[in-house]
Amino acid sequence: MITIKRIASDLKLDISTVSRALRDDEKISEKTKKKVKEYAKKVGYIPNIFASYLPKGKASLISLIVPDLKHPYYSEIFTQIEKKLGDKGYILQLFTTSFNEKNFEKVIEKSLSLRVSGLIIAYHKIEDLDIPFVLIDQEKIDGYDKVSIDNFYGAYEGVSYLINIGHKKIAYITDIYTTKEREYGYRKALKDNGIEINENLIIVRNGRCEEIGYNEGLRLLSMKIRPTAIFCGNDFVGIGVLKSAIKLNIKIPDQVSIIGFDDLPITSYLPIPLTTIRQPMEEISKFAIDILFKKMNNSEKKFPAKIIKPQLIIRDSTAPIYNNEKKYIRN
Amino acid sequence: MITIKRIASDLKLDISTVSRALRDDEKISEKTKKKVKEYAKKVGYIPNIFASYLPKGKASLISLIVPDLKHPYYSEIFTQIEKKLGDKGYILQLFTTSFNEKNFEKVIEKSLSLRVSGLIIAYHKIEDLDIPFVLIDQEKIDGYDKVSIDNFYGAYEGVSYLINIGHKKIAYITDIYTTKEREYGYRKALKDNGIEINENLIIVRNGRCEEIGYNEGLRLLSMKIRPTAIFCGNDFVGIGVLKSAIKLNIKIPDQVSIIGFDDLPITSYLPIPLTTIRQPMEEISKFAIDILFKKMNNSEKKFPAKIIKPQLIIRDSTAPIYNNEKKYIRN
DNA sequence: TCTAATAATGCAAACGATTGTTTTTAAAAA
DNA sequence: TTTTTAAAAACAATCGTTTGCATTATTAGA
Repeated sequence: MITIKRIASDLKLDISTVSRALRDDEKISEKTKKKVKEYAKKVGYIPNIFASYLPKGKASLISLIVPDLKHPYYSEIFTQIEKKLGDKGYILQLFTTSFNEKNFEKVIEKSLSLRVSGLIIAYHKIEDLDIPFVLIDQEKIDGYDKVSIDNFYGAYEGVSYLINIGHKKIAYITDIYTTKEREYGYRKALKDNGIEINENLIIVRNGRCEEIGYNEGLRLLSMKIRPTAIFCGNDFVGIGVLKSAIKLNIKIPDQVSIIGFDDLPITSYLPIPLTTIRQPMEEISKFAIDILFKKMNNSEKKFPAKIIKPQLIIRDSTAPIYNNEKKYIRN
Repeated sequence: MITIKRIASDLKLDISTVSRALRDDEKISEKTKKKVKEYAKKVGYIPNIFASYLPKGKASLISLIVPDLKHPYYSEIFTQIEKKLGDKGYILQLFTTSFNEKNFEKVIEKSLSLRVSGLIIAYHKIEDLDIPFVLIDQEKIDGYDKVSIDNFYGAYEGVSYLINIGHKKIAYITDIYTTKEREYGYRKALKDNGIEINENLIIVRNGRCEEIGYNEGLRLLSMKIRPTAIFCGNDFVGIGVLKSAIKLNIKIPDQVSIIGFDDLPITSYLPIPLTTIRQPMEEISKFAIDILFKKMNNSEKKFPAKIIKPQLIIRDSTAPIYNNEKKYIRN
């Protein structure tokens, strides 16, 4: 590998002169700069980030820690953040944890070992750290240095919409990793509209979301008195419920309305495009980066949690209950 | 940040002794090792990868370059490789290119700047590089230092299966980024079975795969004499075609058979689980890493391309043509 | 108890860059 | 032409580790 030293000796210059020339330092004459840059290009010099880290004390690296990259939510977050940080001259270092706290600790240590300038952490929680960090995708949205959507509000809005279009028998299905806030939003919307909560219609299961959705969908929709709407804790559950309704030959949205949560790209391409609650990914990444950079330039400060309102996206999987075949309405 | 120097002075030892103690060097007495390690832990010492890179000349970093992480194929590849490299003590540095060659050049340079020990490159091509690399997800599978599936074989197998169960009018739909090999496999299978190729049934479009599948599916399935099977260049196209058939109320698989390609996780959770050609992701990542490490330990050698056979996964979207309602068979 | 052998630790150079300070060179003023 | 000043380049220390070699401490053998 070509080093600055090599260029210096070839050009009979001092390494400091070469270093400054390459970085356009004003002290160096234009003639020398030109000569050095051209020669560096010719011999294929590539600066060594490791070597420059030491005197500078930073390497413009930022870590992103997510639980599972296969989830479209996190790969979208990565894509957004990588783009935005790239524009600022930073390199994004991605780690995944498989939702495992032991792994989380390990990747935190790796990040520290890499002396990253900052950390963006999704899903996991951490109290404090010697370096700037932001949390995203959090259960609780109070406190500091967090960016998250208002899950409670999103679910409340979704369920309110269902109630407004005439639904009363509304089920809630999700997996154990879904934030409880969504369930609370569901409960509150029912309560505020004077609908009694039926605990048998609130289903939280451990397992693969699509399977939970499919199995519980089959079960609920086979009941004699079945729900007219199913609010899903996330889109994957929604995909499973959709499949169960199609399997049972129950028409969507005429006989059952389904709402998902997250607005994954796939939802709009499903056989029946899913009504869902959109997480504004671009805003989330934008605010996360904003806060992180403020903390990086202002290390002592804490920034109050940024709460973003999710948005109800109405597609084809929901309809007013008046459209339903009357025989299916038992309530 | 705590450094080795600090530990040395606190413990009244030389930095070299501390360094060796932390790395379990045999020259150091057990007593000193214990004392150093305990103190290091107590004060929260974290080794500086940048500092140790210099004398060692390596940092155990490997780059993975993929075009688009939002595609489940690439996020699965990342997940597999991150896991396997983590076990070997390497850190995986991920870059995406958005299918853009300019971006690709940039991330190659960033990788070199990070002095990675090796590169795993998906989709993009590169002739040679001063550091070890492997290509995956490649169009052409001859040559060296590549791991890829046999796309031709996969398509040939899929289409042969359709022919074996009685289909003759088989369409092919895909987007422009799909490797041509799949189309060739489709053509060869038809040819080898004495079925004339109808160029109107071979559709390659630019755009979002699901939309291509949906729009072209609608078009093909609305024809008076419509195909009895549609072979899709990838699963996303398949998802679109599935939607179009459901929209037109054409029964799958009774009235039309659909095959995808890749076996994305979602395919088995679709309302009609998709028959598809599986890319064995684990094998691909395993071989990629094997070749990369062989090259890293044996820099001059080149390794012949590793070709992996994909596997036909039969689900619910395909059926023998004999099951089809006779009135729809015109051929 | 003294010497030899070995174990344990310290010393110092090195990795490739950056940067404050000094020296040299060139240009401007006298 | 000489002196002063500014511009350009060189010098040298430094960042936090690693590692070959020298030195010191300890143990064993005579």
